[in-house]
Amino acid sequence: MKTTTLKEIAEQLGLSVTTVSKALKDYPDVSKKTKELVKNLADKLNYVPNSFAVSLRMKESKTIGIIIPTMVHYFFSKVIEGVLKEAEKKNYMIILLQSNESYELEKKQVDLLINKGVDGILISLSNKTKDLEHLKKIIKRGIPLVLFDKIAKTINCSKVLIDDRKAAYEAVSFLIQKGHKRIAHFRGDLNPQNSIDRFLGYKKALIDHNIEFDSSLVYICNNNDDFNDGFNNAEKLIKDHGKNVDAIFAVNDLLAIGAINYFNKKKIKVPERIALFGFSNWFMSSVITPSLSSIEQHGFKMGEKSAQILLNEIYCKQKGIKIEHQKIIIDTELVLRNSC
Amino acid sequence: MKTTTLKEIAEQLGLSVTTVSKALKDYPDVSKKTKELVKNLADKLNYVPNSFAVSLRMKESKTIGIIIPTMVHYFFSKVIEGVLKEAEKKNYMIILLQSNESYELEKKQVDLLINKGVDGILISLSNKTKDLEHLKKIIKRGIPLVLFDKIAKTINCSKVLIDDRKAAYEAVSFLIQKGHKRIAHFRGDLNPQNSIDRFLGYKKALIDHNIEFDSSLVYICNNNDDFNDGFNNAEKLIKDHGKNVDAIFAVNDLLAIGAINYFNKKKIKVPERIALFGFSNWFMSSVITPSLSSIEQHGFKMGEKSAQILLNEIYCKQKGIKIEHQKIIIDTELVLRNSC
DNA sequence: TTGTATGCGTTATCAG
DNA sequence: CTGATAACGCATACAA
Repeated sequence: MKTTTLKEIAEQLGLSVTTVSKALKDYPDVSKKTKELVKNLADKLNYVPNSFAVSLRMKESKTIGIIIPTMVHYFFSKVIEGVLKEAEKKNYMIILLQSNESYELEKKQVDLLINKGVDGILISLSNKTKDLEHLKKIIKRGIPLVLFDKIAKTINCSKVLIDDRKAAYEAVSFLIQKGHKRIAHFRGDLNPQNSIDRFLGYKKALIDHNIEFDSSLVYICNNNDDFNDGFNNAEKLIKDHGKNVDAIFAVNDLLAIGAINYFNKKKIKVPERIALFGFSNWFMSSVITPSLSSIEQHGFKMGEKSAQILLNEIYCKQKGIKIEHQKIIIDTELVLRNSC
Repeated sequence: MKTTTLKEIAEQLGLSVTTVSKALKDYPDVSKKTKELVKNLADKLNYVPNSFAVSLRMKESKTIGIIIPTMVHYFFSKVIEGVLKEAEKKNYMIILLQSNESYELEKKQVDLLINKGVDGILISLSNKTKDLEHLKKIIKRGIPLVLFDKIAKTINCSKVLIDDRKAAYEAVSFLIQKGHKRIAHFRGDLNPQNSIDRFLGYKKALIDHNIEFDSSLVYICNNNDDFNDGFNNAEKLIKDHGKNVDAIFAVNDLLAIGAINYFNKKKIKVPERIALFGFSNWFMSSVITPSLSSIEQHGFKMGEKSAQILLNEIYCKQKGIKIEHQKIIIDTELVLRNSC
């Protein structure tokens, strides 16, 4: 089927392209009769505006790009759902890219999005991202940017995140109140801010409760394979510390679930012998045995909010309204289950 | 930062836009010296072609659209990863849409993609989709379309799927060989083809092994909340049949996991008292207790293959090569664990 | 109320 | 080897 253009409608009706264009957009300076004529024919011919032409002319694509580290991930899937919902409301489409926790890819993808002419960009940084030139480039180009969850403190743009430090602090404090004293931490990579903050929250909770911080209880998990990392480090933990450890605070649920699987296999009782606390509250955590206590991170809401802010900044930019960057903290909650 | 155009480069160099354009594309009829000059300046000015103009001119967007029923879903996430990987190789971007198992939304989203001018479309149909006019519209417009996993038999386009009937047959046969005789089926909605096929595979396995098919053992789960559906129907199943049921073949893992959770709660032993078999092999299934036997559906591969076919059809269309629609069956495998 | 002219940034044809 | 010109489809300032 041929796609129809304004020109064709104009010709068939003996009108000018201008009039047709205006008629379809309900300009006040077109007669009712003409409007009707035009609209009817447009309908009949299944006219749809050519989006490339519109974008070229209007300098906007009604498209936003989003880069996340990994797709197969409960939290990020939820975020995307939130973004999708907001975008749909405002008639925006989203282009999805996955950085695979690679800085190189992330950088390349930023370029792709810029070249594509997206109206705005949403990013959750890869764990490996230290150099931030690609983000600065986005800003220099005047493209609205919102960072969410895995952010870079020094970049001057809006951010949507949680208070990782506080959430970690609360989780670890809870473990302490339950009587645990030798609490290990399965932390993430050394680089990402939220990995750092969760570690700091863990440490502060210990100190505030007069428990000595023991760095030998901290295990770095950055092999990009959280389940097995959790499993293996659980083994290592027991080997290293034997009975001298009674809980684990893991930087994410998958790590904790890996550990639980190790303990189940070795008949090490959870939570009696060793308690666990996760982070992110994956659905999975509610159905395993024992169910895992975790921190609800409200991915959907984070996605919604991020998109809202981005869309608003796009709007402001177009209208020439000054943009005030925001930093939104999404609340977290402890979700207590049977693992502690 | 201002975005630079061919015109600007041309002006600064005292050349024509044409020459600049050609130089950047390494046309043979431009002198080496000019090419160098142009390329250097283009580099310096961070020139990137305006994608809207290119799309308008070339009538292609280097973009494909994908519609899936739900985002937060292990299988579909995997599919998307596969699609993303293939698309990236060929320099295509993907626009993601979620139908939320709603026919209305799916239809609307098809329109959006058409209007957006994507070069091709990938769809896994919603459970509610019966009317197929929107798919026909895509085809009528000459836009390459590939259906995957949840397909419509009667639509004339390429398809990538599994042999649902065979996979179900194998799973149920396995249960029978294990000695189970009263095997319930938690099936999906009545409409989707793969729900039907899995049911038929289940039924055929029973009949082929001389086990009477008992329709009261079939439970329809279509509340769009699989975990709870599984949980609730497990309760119902026990209420209805008491000891007179010894296994469940569920149309997907989440349903089976819901049932397992019910059984765990009620201290009904799995697999001793009742065995379970799932479908799709979600990661979750390997970490729950007891771990769930399931059918590996190779989502990543399905995504890769679907994208390959689509991209190829796009290529053929552009080159005027006749397109031969394909129907690819991706192999499945029984993954045996502790639930049976 | 309608139409003319112009430009958005490319690419392609064809002439010089 | 280079460039003028047209065209892709639309939107808008301005003229009639």
